[in-house]
Amino acid sequence: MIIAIVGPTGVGKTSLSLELAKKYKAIIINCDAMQVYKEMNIGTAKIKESEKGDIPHFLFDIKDIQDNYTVYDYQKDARKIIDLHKGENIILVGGTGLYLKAVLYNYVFKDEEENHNNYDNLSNEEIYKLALEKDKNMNIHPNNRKRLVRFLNKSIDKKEECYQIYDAKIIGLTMDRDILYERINKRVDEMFLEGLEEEARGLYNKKGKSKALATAIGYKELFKYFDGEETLEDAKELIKKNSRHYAKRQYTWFNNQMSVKWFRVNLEDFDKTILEVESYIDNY
RNA sequence: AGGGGCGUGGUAUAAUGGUAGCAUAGGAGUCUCCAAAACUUUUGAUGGGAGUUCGAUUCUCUCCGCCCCUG
Repeated sequence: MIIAIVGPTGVGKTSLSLELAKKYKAIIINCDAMQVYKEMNIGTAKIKESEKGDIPHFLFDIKDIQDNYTVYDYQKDARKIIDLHKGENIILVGGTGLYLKAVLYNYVFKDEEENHNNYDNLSNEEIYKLALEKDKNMNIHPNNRKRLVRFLNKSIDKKEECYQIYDAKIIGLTMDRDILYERINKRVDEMFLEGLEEEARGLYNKKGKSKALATAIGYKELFKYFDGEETLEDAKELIKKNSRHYAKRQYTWFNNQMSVKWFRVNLEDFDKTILEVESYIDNY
């Protein structure tokens, strides 16, 4: 049986994953784009070693922060583990919707072509025209340069039906938006108390350029502060804001890309939420 | 209490006697490899009242609220 736990950042996915893993003697596979990286611990709200107990955890801390890791890599890694543990109970936890979908659905990626062209010398409009020449039905917005470049570099684009390969119960955790936002803000403050600034500064000084650091919320915002261009307060506010925006996009994704069974988190008594989820898993 | 100043979306601001602009926050959405990314879209405001005027958010008066100075 495969169970996926999804939802916005800060709802309590990790806690639920531990409880379910205990109950169903399951292994846990990370499904978060940033928690695959070593050394990024506080800012990604990664589970601590001490919390793992004897539950096997996979795909946490498998990459150095200067490494490049993509959906394609994740798809291969996660499927390998799932196939190795066929017959066992498997829990996928994490907020990166695309990663989960790439694993569970029939997403086909190709190895990167050598002749990757960034079209740096062309304007957005020119790239847009090229893309239209390639396929009239292409419907990427002219301003979405990243997607257009991606599209032009793809050799074939087979529009296949989207269907699920692995049968998984997708459990979503949710709560009122205002409450979630408050929790996110509070959690950022807690991260700083736990030493986020030191963690980020250490990585910043040591590793210089890193794609992971440059995109990870909780790290990238601190760079300007380290360079003396911004105050710590500004950086903190920015982290909170980006986290909220991220949470919002996660909702949009999970609501519209996958069929999720949503559970409203019981804020007074999380055990009740756990029981609800377990009863759903046992009965459906 | 006296003198002065200021009230514009949730917040920060712009402008004007003639459709109230911008940013940000908030909402919705797109989605096959930078995805904690990229992109699209949208709600919402001139403190209350009266006057001058064809027309007031703008000018005048008044009330209310906030700030500064003096005592």
